Amino acid sequence: MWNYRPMNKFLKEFKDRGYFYQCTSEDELSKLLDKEKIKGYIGFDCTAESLHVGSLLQIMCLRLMQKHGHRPIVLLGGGTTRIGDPSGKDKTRKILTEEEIEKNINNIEKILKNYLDNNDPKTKPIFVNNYSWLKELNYISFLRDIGKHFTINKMLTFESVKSRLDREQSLSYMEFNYMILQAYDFLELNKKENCSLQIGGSDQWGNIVNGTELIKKHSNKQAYGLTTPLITLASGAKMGKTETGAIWLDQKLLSPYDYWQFWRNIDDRDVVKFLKMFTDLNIDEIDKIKDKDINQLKIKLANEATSMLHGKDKALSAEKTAKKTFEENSLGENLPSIDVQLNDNNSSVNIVDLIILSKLENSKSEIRRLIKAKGIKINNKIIIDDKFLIQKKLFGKNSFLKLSIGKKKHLKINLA
RNA sequence: GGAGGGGUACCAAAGCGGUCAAAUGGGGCGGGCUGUAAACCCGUUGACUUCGGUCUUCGAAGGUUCGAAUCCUUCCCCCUCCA
Repeated sequence: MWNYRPMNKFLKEFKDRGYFYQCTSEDELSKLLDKEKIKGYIGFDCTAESLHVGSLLQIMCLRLMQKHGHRPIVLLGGGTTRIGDPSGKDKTRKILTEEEIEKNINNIEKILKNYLDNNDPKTKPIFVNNYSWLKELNYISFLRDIGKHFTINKMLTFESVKSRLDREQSLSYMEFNYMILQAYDFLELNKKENCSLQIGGSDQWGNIVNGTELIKKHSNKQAYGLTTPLITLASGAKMGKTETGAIWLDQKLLSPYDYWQFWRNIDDRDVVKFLKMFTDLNIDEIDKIKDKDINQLKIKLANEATSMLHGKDKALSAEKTAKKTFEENSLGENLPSIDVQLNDNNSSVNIVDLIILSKLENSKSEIRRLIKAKGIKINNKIIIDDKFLIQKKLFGKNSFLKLSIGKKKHLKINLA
């Protein structure tokens, strides 16, 4: 046991929380992290206008670096998004316009700032856009300096390339270069910022290793790669997208209440795992409470995750709305709402038209079907007739009604 | 370039002149049970409807026929084998 050495604290927590999948050289990285505070980077793709929970694990990694005194570098792939990563994709992605990419980058940066501590000068995140160096590359010198370190023989063995070729899907020369560019990003950050670590999803392994090897060959320096597992839900689905739409980390695209609901509705089997992954609660603390009432844990998870993104107030208010809506059968302020105008006692709105107006459903046939299946309620009373009319007298003393579609969708109807 | 096979709804896959808005499975949605969970059970799954029907869908465009997802012609795309 003479060479026993406890694992670095950052790495240990990285593992305890379930973030760890693979590392290029674990022991050495552990030693390095013990010795000094380093800079580590994660790249974010800018294809979409915003981030969704699928990226949350990467964000948590950035936070964990900060927690342990390391400094995260966020690379916004303004340059590489112009190319498109072929990893895990069957087809070439559509190419975005410059303006779209610019807009996406700004928005994504804003979201990330929400999650990170921007005050401590030692760990304050550094935002970089790889377009700033990629756009200036000179083709010939790039081939001579960088290209010579890559062999086609090896590039062809990478999963992202191989799977395309195996299935005889075309892979353009442009996309084929993606991995070189990502490796070059790492080299560039290593030179510029002394960045010695890249973290990414397990699908990025090949790209990351290319980077560490390029740094070795080009600068004769040691750099490290760390990957996180692909998170699947207990149901087998990929995390991030549901049938109803993506779980956006963006108030404009998904309300805090809906975000809270996403976590509240997590499968039982995933709850403890997600508490570890997506909250700041200590591992010990989680272990202590993990056998508590599962629904309390889900509420805790929802509150923690929502607070982190939208702030504590919004989280608590979402909880309150949920409580009123689901436990007390009334309704809370965060439910979506629509206004209806009923001027006198004779005017009315048909139930089907009303739901169309609310935009919660967009097919009248579907709504009629729902009514037949007892899925539509007004003030908790099942509506059995698709000709049901909303009239002023229905509102009684209140100025609002509660409209329910199924068990989970609720809407407040205001009398305007 | 030659020889075959194929493109059907969200996905997979049957249908191969009328009974086809299209079997079956998965997924989704709704209901039941429960805990806003899972599993399970039931229902539903093109649009519009005055609930009688009406309109649009089976790679694309034309054609044959009283009638086409089904037959014919042209075109586009994909797969397998040979060169």
